[in-house]
Amino acid sequence: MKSPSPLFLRTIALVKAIPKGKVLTYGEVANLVNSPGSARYVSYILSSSSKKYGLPWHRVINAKGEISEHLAQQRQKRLLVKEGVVFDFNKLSLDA
DNA sequence: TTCATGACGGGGA
DNA sequence: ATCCCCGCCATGA
Repeated sequence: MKSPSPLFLRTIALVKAIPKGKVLTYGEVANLVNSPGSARYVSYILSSSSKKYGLPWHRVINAKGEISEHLAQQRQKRLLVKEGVVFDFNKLSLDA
């Protein structure tokens, strides 16, 4: 991007400041940068700019306290489950 | 400008 | 309690 938005920069700075041993949720990050409701934007920033800015992206998790899957993965898993395919965590169960 | 996409979240079924 | 759907904000084609 040519000129990063203030919100983008604030988000980068905040995430970068998360200390070791602490985690925040996407929603909390959004609130802390005064942009409540843009949790999805936070995830977008992490996925697109973590490398460039050396962000501790692993310290940001979802509100359920879990590791987030990409939407495509969530959709695919849901579709397969609906068709009766059995999952063991994130991999197919080997036995019928 | 509209349209689709994304490491999300809350509220209804 | 879990699951699904839809709204949310910003971005890029």
